Amino acid sequence: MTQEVRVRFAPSPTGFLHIGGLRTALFNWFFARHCGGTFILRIEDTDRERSTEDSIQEILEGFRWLGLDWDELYRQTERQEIYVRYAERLLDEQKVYRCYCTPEELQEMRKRAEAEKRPPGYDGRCRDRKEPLALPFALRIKAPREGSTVIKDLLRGPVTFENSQLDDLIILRSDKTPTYNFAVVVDDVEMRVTHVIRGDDHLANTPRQDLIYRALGWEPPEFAHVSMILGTDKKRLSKRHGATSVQEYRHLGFLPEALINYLIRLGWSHGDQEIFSPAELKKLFGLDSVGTSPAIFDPEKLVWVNAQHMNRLSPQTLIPLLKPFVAEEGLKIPEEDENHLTRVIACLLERSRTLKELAHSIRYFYRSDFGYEEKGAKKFLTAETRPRLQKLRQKFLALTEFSPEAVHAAFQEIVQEEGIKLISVAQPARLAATGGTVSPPITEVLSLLGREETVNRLDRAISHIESGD
RNA sequence: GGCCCUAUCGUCUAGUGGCCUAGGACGCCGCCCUCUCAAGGCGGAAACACGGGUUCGACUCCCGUUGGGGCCA
Repeated sequence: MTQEVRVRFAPSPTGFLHIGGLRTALFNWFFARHCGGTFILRIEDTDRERSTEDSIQEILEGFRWLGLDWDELYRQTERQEIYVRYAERLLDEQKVYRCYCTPEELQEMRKRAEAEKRPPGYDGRCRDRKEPLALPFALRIKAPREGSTVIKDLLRGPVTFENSQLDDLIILRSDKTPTYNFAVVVDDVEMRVTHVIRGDDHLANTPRQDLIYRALGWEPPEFAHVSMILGTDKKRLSKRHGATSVQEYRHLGFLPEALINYLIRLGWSHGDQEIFSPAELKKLFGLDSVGTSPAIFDPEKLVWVNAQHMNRLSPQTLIPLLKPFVAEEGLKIPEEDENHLTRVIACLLERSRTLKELAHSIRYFYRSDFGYEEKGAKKFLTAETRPRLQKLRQKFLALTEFSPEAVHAAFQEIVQEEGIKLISVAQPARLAATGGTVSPPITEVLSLLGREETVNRLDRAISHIESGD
């Protein structure tokens, strides 16, 4: 009795993959995977003016990066004859009719309606024309003028529209291209889509599509209209709110599973849980706990979610992910030294929220040509701290091993001997070793740098002090 | 403008008539830990848009107002 779930995501390849679009893709994909159903990717490229091959590739690339696979892939441009065939069938059945009205006439009609304060829809003047004319024509569907259409929405319950709001909409233009609503319905019918999960910007279109379903003699599928994502000003999310494409977030150093986690939590929840792996989502996601009110996109929380996911990863698995970001920093890390890099990552990881941050914070481990942060140097690289650095240097040279513990012991000795606080030698050392005042525990950092490099950096700092700032 | 959707802390949300003096999370503030920064721990400020009903009882149900979003132009 239970039929197989078939859902689709139908992007227009007129630009990059938008995170709002991704969110509805996610609802579809996880719903399909949860139910063991089929996920269809349908490229709606009928707008040849604005559709580009690059854009299609970027969408597919985005899906691959996110780990979202598809079971079937279609392009509407390859399906033109199907739409024409269905349209002709409807013409034969007299459910649609030829309309010869020119754009000028329609314009005129609209103006008059406006002047008379009537709804601006088509008045149906070609509806009862008996003989075909030798003129270009569009195909219009006969819409009911009375009664109402009830759309059953899985998330919102029944939504009622008055049919008086509908007019005889065009399904096929005079150039034989299908209109949006017609192509969508034909495709959904042909592809046996069982659940249409999409943005609620399509809700008001649904009665028109319902009309087409009925004309075609099909029961409409289940609908679930998901609310949209807004920017912080409660306006529709757009470029001026910052990054809006999946590609951008990838380059900003976000993990695919973090982006997925954050986006799907916008409008969906599972008790108090915040962090979900894709595998968990497959298990838990359901339409029953999807909300209906619009959500505001909060980049801050995305960053936090990303940090959570990053810290669930081992340093080893992070290495390949980090590669492009390390390259962007202009760093060269010796290939053979993976074990060392693993340790470096381990201590930097909990201080980084994105791959980009992590790659950036790694830099002083692999290059020593940094300058000193001005304020820090003024405070910690002074005549007073110079002898401490020198003493540190001596002690380091005397150590039998350069482990964090040994380095720490050396620091402690100085603290004892000088009667100072650890911070008054740790910070100067930090400046010397990293150029800044912030880093993982200095003993860890120095040990990772190695004795030779540490001594070199101490020397450089000492001569920096001697050169008189 | 007409129609449709929607309304719990600044934000994401839990809540499905009594469990709510409304819970969690991000962010913010304070304290602890501490060589810096994080992470972590503890604590704090912070919300049921408004007005009517329904009910013994409403955050929860109904109506309206207002705000926000969308579609059609």
